Amino acid sequence: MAKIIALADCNNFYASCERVFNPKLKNKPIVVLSNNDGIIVARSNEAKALGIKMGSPLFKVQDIVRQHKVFVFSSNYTLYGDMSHRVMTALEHFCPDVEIYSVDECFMNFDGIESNNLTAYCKNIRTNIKQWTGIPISIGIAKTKTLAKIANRYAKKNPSTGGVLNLFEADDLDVYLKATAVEDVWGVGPAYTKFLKRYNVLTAFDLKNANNKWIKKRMTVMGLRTVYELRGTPCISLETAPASKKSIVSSRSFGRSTPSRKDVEEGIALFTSRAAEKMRSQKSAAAYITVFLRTNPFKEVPQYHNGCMVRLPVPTQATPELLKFAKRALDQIFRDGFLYNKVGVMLSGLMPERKVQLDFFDAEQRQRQTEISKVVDQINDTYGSETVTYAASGVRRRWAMRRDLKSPHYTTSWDELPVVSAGLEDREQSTLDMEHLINGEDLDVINFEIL
DNA sequence: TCTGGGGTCCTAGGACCC
DNA sequence: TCTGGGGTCCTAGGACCC
Repeated sequence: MAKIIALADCNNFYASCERVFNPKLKNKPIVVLSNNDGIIVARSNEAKALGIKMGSPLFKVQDIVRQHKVFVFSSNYTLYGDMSHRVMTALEHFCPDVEIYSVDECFMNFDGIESNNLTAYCKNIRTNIKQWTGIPISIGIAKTKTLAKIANRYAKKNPSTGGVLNLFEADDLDVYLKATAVEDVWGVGPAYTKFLKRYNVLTAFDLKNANNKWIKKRMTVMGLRTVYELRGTPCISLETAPASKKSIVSSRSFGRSTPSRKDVEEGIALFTSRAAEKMRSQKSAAAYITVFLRTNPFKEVPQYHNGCMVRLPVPTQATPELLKFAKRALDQIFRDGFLYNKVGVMLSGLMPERKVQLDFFDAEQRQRQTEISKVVDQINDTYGSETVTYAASGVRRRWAMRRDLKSPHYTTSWDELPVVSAGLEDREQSTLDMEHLINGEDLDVINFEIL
């Protein structure tokens, strides 16, 4: 029997998160920016309708922003992470067998869900998630992940669906495939779109009917998998147990470009310790460390992009040792006379810490360094990140992010919790709104002020 | 003035071995 | 003059995802 796969996807996730705690934003255009307030990474429907494109730098749409009073936010990843966790936990209540695919999406295995009307079941999920978390979601149901993506996309774009589209055993599946442009198929990016269009493969339906051999030759087995999935044969399985990462990157653009070796060294040291911390939290050790740096490709300045990978003598988890090799790698590639805009560190060849072969002679010191690193992790976990840092990462924070427009940490900081307004003049309204909340009618109308 | 960050998988080709 | 063939491992680069 065919599997029943659903994809639940939060609508305009970051923008919706901002809206949950600020009802004034209802029906207003909102955009959320990347690190350093650089590019637009999320838009509310109203902002999309104004023609603001994903990925466009803020300064390029400044006119539209001013003219239409678009609300602009720096990214507040702490808030989004917490909201994501709330949504996922709520979804697990309806379907225990889930794969959290990204911060705002999850695949669900509906096998064994007792329901003779999946569409109604999903509409109910949707209502509940909105009520419990304030986040609107859409749900697509199909036989494969790729088709569930298509169903979800259609549901999101067409309000008449009520936010849910069931394409599992749908007689008119091809109608939806014909209505889906090939570039909107999961797994088809810009390069393949260009190629496919050249051969008049324009829609998901065309791709579904393409020749297997041709697809495999030109788009590798990955492309062929996509084609099978469009035909309803599952090739991409549900991964309900989160796999540990095979590589970990920490990198950042400088708020302002710098020619200074010291700045670059400190950045590298900071990113090395951050990456190492992530790595230890998944109990892995790294076999390689890569350091990379680059100038600003958008500026007309002398360009220099380079990276250097170093194989570690023994896979390690110890930050001091990683710092030493990061420095060594940087020495290989650093050149004076360039304005550096971005630097980063990648740890790769990750393996479970238990598998590491210890070198007899230096095992003791490495062991000690690892233990010290883990103690530092614990302190930072308890007292806040970067309570204890390594001297090599400096204290000047030249690379500190610009986030001038950040919203409060509504859900994760006691000092920034929203406060329900209890002023006399508002009391009647507040009470009314609290009843709405309790009845689950509409979270957005709660009338509170941020103090 | 201002253009993100963090991942995965596949393949071709070179190095190396027998 | 004639210059194998098969296997494995590694890496760089290209494609994709959010």
